[in-house]
Amino acid sequence: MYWSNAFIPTLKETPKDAEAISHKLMLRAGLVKMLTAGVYLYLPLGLKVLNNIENIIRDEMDRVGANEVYLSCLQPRDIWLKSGRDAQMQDVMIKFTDRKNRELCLGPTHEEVITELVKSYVNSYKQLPITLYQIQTKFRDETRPRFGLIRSCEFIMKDAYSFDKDKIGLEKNYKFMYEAYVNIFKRCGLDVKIIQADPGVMGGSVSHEFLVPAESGEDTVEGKPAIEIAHIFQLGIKYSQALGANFLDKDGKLNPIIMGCYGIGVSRLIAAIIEQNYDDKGIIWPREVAPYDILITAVNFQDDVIRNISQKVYSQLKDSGMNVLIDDRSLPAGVKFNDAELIGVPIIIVIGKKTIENNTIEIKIRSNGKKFDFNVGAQNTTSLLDKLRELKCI
RNA sequence: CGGGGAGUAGCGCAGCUUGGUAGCGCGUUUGGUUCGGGACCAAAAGGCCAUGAGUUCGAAUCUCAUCUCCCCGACCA
Repeated sequence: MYWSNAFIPTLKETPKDAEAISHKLMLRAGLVKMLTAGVYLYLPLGLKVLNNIENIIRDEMDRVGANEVYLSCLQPRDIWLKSGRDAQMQDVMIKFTDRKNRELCLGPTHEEVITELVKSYVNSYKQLPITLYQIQTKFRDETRPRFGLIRSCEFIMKDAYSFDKDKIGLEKNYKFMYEAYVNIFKRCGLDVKIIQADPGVMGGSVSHEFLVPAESGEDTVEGKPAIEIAHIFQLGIKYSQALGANFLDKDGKLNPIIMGCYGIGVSRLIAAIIEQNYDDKGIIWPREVAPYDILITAVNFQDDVIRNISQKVYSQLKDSGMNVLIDDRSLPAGVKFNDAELIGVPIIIVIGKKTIENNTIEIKIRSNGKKFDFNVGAQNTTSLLDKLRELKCI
């Protein structure tokens, strides 16, 4: 992608509405835009990061045999009355009626819907276990949305649900999911603390919370504020019993399906990753979630030599499968360097004066600021790709 | 929902105490010089001063009400 064609509206100054560091950087780097309190629009860079996170999640879910589904945002109120959570959830639920006077809500969570779904297809122990998950928008009428994506009224969650015929099966699935979560957060570049938690309104017995220590956190671990990015629960039979999701066991007896549920705050993860990966210049994306693998900063793109080499390096990297952004804008070098550091692409390749003088391009590592010169002359037999591999940046 | 702060150009802000019809920096447009860390010169565009009702000859400025945003608390799968 050529930056001159890209929609990356970076800001020099921090909008005054932002307080949390992740919020400030998300606005300045042009990741998101606030529409109204607690409601955000994802701009191209933010969406790319979101998609990368989602794909890491899909990959790890697939590894533990979870099936992706896509349930609805719109839900009928009556399933909430049946589960008994209508009263408990009514403050956060966004409710309304349609023109036929049907009572609906925008789903704040999906235990009820998924239980109805599984109930309608599963009736034998032979169909169990099964695990389903979705990446879906949730709606909650928060009293005080805050800190950008950390607490918003419309947010993206990955919610998984396991269905088992016995407790041993549940424990096994719970363990798989727990390990999948550890992998997901590691790949997202996060340092996570896991604690035993109170199941609260979700019900069930065993529960763990995944917390990311950060200044803008609302929870606490070991005294330090932290952001809750995930919560998993061994639900048991709370929902299956309330909604009548039963199966016939080997002896022909009817039993409620044993459930677990596993949530990750996907949009909140973007904020959490930034909270743990930034410096005074901007964001430092961990490799797997970065919106681009490499940014080519062409200082003075109007210069023929610089432009030719920049375009050559660009197509070479693109052809080898790299996701590359090239800064071809006619702006002072300082602006381009600052933008490069602000948006946090892991590798910055600078092509400029030195390229003309010494036939070298500069490879800068965003995370540690280290710089390496690379000769682009015909006599150099090492490819740029090999050099990047040698530097362990791809 | 309680307490505090704030709404003036795209962004950041000044002006308000002591009313006289709006200004600065950045950004934007045009032309030129620049080109390795937010560069310079010249010209220009852009505002119902959040909204409504008062007070006054006259309101961004004073009064009252409303809306919105931010922070602290309460609440929070």
